[in-house]
Amino acid sequence: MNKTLDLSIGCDSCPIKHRAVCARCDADELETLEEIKYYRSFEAGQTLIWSGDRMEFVGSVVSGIASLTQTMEDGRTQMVGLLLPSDFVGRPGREFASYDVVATTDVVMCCFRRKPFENMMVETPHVAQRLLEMTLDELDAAREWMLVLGRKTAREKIASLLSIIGRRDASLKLEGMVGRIVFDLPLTREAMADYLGLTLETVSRQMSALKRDGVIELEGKRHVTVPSFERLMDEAGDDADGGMMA
Amino acid sequence: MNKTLDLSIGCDSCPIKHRAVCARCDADELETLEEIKYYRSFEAGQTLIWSGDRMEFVGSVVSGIASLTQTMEDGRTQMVGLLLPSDFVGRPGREFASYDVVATTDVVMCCFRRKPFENMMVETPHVAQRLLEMTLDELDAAREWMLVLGRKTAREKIASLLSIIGRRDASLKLEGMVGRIVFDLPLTREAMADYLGLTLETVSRQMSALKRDGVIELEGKRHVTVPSFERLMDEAGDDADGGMMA
DNA sequence: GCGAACCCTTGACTCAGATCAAGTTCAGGA
DNA sequence: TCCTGAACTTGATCTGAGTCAAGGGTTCGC
Repeated sequence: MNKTLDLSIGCDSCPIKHRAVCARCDADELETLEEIKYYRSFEAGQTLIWSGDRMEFVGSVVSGIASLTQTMEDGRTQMVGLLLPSDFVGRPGREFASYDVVATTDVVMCCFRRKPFENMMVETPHVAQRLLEMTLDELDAAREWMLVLGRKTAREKIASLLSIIGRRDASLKLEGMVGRIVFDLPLTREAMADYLGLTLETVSRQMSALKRDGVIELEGKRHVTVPSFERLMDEAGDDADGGMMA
Repeated sequence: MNKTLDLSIGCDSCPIKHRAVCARCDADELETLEEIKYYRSFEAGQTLIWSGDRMEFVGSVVSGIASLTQTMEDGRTQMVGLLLPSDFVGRPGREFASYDVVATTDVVMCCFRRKPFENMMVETPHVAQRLLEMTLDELDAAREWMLVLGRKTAREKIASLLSIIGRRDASLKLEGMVGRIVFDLPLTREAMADYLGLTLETVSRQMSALKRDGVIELEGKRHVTVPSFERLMDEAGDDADGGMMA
């Protein structure tokens, strides 16, 4: 794990797709970041950040899955973002967290102290530029998800989620997104339900239905094989070209 | 209507809350913007921009209401953003539109040719900073709305929408957000349904129910009086402090 | 090996919101 | 003034997903 990858900072040749910032391999900046960098580990189920907390750090996920969630007083919860390795956490310029950040699996975060990170940002416009770009991507993803939550059936919701996770997972290994893909679901049925605005029973039933209908194959509860990605996209109600979640 | 307000650009004393950019009253920038500025009018129902179109301009809504919508092949549509006067349209750095922009009422837009606007942005870091801030606000609003779409009942959804529109409308006139507020709904029942992930019949029924229960008063179909904003917030399922839609 | 704690599945029943089908209201035009 | 059409309301019925309940499979610690 070299420095570039480790920091989730990289130039275009970086193997991680969603970089926190693109420092264009500028050595000075990397050194500056080294000084304010530290790691933290979290256990599955732990809340990394509570909504309303003062943010001490920004950073990116090194390994594991975290999620942004909102909870109503009566306990209804909605996941509003999924944080996979290399995803960025935190809002430069915002002192307080807007959402709970929860570790869905064990998580290792690469953190930067917020204040110095923000200072660096102000001095390096292309970093601010990159952050704007990332934020726009997140916004597109959020809006794409609004269609899923507002208008899709339970079956379509499940297929949409599987296609996102499958695409994301597979894109690290494969070129193109056609034919057969295989991946492990990093979410419990309950977490899937919270993301999709469903109950865990409905998620379970629809997973069984997709299996019965040959859209997916399941080995154990988490290991998923999609024989035809096109078929899955079709079940998700998306156009074949697949504009889902950047 | 002075230049500052007209452009939806302003310093902190600007009466419009959601400014396109904060030029800090810098005269040079205002002049630059004047040169690339033009107005366009659109009729209710007209699509300003089709998803996938090349964006010729960015700009802000001067009057009227527009909406960002997504449509599935079978016609199901979901509104993913509401554009009220002074809201910004367009993504600097993105050449193609991701969503349809539809005029919900007659709309006047104040447009800036995209390329020169982007050039100006690159040269003026604080404008880029302001755009990042705006985008983060939009992202928060989108995520807030994901909770509404995923977890709220029809009645709560309607109350949430009314509280957003009421807050927005009233905030231009009042200090604080307590007690009685009065406003005109700028949306048809169908547009409300598309925003809330409901059918127009359900919207109509729930509006009637809220009226019957004294949460709102209706004069005609669009003129709404909310006797107690706190009560409305309560119906929306939000905490009294009201973190809804920035 | 056994119990406990999770995570997941499945069945039976319920219900909120969708669908289908009439009406009503109201503004604008002939 | 009446006609027309768009926007809206209301009723009857249906249905997809929620709720409640029971049970299976794994993993972990004792």
